[in-house]
Amino acid sequence: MDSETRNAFFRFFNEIGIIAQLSRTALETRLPKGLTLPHFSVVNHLIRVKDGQTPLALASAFQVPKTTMTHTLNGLLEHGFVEIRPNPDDGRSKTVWLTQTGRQFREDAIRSIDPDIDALCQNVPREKIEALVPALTEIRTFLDKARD
Amino acid sequence: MDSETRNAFFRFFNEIGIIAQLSRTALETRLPKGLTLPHFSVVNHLIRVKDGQTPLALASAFQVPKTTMTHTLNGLLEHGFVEIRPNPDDGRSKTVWLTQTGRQFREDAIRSIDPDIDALCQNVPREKIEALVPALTEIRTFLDKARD
DNA sequence: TTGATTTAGTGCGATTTCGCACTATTTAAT
DNA sequence: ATTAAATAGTGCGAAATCGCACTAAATCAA
Repeated sequence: MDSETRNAFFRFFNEIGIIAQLSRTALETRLPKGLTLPHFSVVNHLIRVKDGQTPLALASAFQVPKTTMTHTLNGLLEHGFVEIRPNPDDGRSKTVWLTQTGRQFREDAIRSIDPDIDALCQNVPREKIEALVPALTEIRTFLDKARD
Repeated sequence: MDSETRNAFFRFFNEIGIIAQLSRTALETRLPKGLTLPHFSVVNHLIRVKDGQTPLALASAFQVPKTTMTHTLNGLLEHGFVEIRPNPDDGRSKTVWLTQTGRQFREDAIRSIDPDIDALCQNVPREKIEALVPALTEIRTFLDKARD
């Protein structure tokens, strides 16, 4: 492996890491204090996909360890954004349901982030962003498979 | 802001976040226990760019708060990977220098990651990666500017 | 059926991240 | 020269992340 190839990959992952960090911070400054990107992401996911999912399904959707998801869900519970009910199909398991408060949180969050997305959109048009996603998905999928 | 545009950006940042997470974990499983991506990144940066930089310069190169960099540098110090000397130009400041042990750590780390990069390279050619970087840099630069 | 194995979720502890407040030093202003 | 403001770095505490070990329930094997 020649060092220029290696550096190309390093540069790529470095940009990825910094964007993840900056975008996370940017979002969190808009959220009510004490709420984080994972809180928002999970609520958003429950709306976009479907609520009633199990904690494990959520953990694997976000590629985090299940202990991390437990922690995030506890935060959402404390804020009254979700309810947790037993899983009728599996006594070991639970299901996660949005409350009205949780839906409202998501509405408010989106409303306060939209201007930032607009600003970004002005500088980097949506088409450019969309053009990147397939390659990113491909890389993510590879990394996910390679994990063992 | 229509919701499809918003979703396009969400999808993008979501992929970014997951790739950051997976690539970090992938790297860290190759590092000696107790060493993390930031440890490796800082040592690598000191070699690629130049050692003798100040902690603040490193913090801003990696876009992390200076307290975070202090913590990372303490870890590197404990492992004997860097030395910290006063900054002759500024009595408040310090400079960070690689030791031979630190350089060796970097050599070993790279040797153990190279196979993973190779595997990735087989699936996603270098050219494809390189093609993404300019757009990512543009986005990173915007996010960095927008931070205030 | 019964016993072994796998799986979902959590408690706990170690580490990372990072905001806030503080000290020491430098720079700027008059 | 003196004083005010800005800057570099750290100590501390709160929260996030996550590995390990555990319980309870489901699945598999014979």
